[in-house]
Amino acid sequence: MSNSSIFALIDCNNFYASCERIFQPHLAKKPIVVLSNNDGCIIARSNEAKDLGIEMGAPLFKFRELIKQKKVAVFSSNYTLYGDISNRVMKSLAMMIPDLEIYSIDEAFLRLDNIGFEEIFKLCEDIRFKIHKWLGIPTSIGIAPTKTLAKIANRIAKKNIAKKNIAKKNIDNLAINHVCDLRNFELQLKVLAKTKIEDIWGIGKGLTHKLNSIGIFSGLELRNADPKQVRKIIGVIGERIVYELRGVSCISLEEIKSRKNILSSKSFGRNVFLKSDLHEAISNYAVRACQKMRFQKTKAQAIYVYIRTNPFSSTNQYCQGKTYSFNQPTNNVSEIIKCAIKIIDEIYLQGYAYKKAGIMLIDLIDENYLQYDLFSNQLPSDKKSEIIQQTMEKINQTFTKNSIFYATQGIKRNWEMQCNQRSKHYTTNIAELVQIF
DNA sequence: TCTGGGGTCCTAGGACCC
DNA sequence: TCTGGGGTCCTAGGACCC
Repeated sequence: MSNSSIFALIDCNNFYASCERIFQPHLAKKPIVVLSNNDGCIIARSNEAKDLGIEMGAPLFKFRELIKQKKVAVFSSNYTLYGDISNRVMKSLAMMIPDLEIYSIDEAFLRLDNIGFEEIFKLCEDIRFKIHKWLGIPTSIGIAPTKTLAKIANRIAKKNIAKKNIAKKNIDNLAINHVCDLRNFELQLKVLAKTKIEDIWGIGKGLTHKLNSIGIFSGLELRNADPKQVRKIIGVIGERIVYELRGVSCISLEEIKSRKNILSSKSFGRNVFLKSDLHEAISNYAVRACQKMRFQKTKAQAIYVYIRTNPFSSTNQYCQGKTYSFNQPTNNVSEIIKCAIKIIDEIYLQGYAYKKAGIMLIDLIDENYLQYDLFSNQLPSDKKSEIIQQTMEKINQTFTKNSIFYATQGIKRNWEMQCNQRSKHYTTNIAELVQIF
């Protein structure tokens, strides 16, 4: 716990939509939506799209008419692009403030403890300016003594009260041009009184309900509640939030840590009936998951594989998964594919219309961690397949993705997802560079 | 026709131990 | 009739986040 900490949360505005805009500047003031995999749901909206009443997470078909009518630009999701832009944003931030935690694809916490009180606001304005100038991504920044308060400050900053409006509308001088400084104690109380608990970081639907039942509705009420009582009702997380709202920092900046689990799962582009198609799909997902795992230099101690029918369909439902633990931690792709296929064989039932499959690599540990086999007393040796894997990785890096792949990944891939409106891989594929005529 | 994907942490309860 | 009291570890499931 510390009382002298200062955090800033920087968040990219409408991140996916903003990424698409970089390369299509004519969409600057136009409504944009970005879709989930399979073009199913709306997962990002530009401000203009929000103003049209298009809801977050809504299935596309609900708004198809409106989208057509208002000429909303629609994009399939292009995670290769968003991931690359995100990396550039984070690297730029780290250049300015090395003490940072990447919290999500579009957010980072910055620690500003050692910066002069007066300088902090200017510094944040400068960061915003540079990220926009260098990368074309608009951001918002919230400043506060704890992460939870910084989150709240960031929400206010997002609402963007432009400087010129302040005099006109007689609003608190709170968020100027997307920077909100919530270091002042009186201001914190004022803001908390107007904040609903469900808008506080860490409090979702379930906890809101429980807290409401004991008469706590606003952030201020939660702040003033007895931490011990809150702990009884909603656990240690709740107690921590109470302190965070009081300005006592309990959640510190976290270093970059590697993932403990890696999941690769996707809905299919169409219903899948054949076991052989599930084999293909799970092999591809396994390869993807292994790429991530090998990139962060870890090995899996177990895998979990599942398949399921479409929960929105009225036909017979089936959902089954199974875990398999390895004798030795492994990052061997072919071994993992083999196990995944074996699990599919065990859980597959004929006659169902499968819509989704997934594989999770579980309990990842450092790749250098070696354990002697209890019985053989020998170190595991998988040198040969390691060489094969490294060679495959090299080939795919040198040429295009999937130049070489495992036979079980298949070539038909008729289960593959739909993404009919994906923009190009502008920043990661030489063949898809922007062209200027 | 059409409804995402990828994570983390905490807790309760059972198994097991002395 | 009477039948201890701790502790640890593991797992599944729930809650939350983006």
